[in-house]
Amino acid sequence: MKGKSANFQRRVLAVVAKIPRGQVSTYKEIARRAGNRLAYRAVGNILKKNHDPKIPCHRVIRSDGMAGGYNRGARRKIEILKKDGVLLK
DNA sequence: CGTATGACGTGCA
DNA sequence: GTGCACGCCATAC
Repeated sequence: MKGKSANFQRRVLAVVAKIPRGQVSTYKEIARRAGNRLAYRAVGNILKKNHDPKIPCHRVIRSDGMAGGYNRGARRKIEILKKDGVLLK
């Protein structure tokens, strides 16, 4: 079995990539879908290091309704979500 | 392996 | 309702 530890990261990216446009998900939700619902911390960390433009990481927000952070600037993230019709706090 | 980091979440004052 | 401290997990070094 070659299953590497980074399997979680790959899973997270896959889940995020499946988020439909105009819709958002939370870090906790992503972590849950990725297999580890307690790894919501790692989810943010993984997305932070992820530089793949195919991953709409800007669609991942916090559970309290806030946009959270973004590699290109939280400001940008909020703008994108707003453009997608997603209202935040 | 141990330490440090972080785009978080929840609980409590 | 607001603010702060602790916990929690995966990655990086």
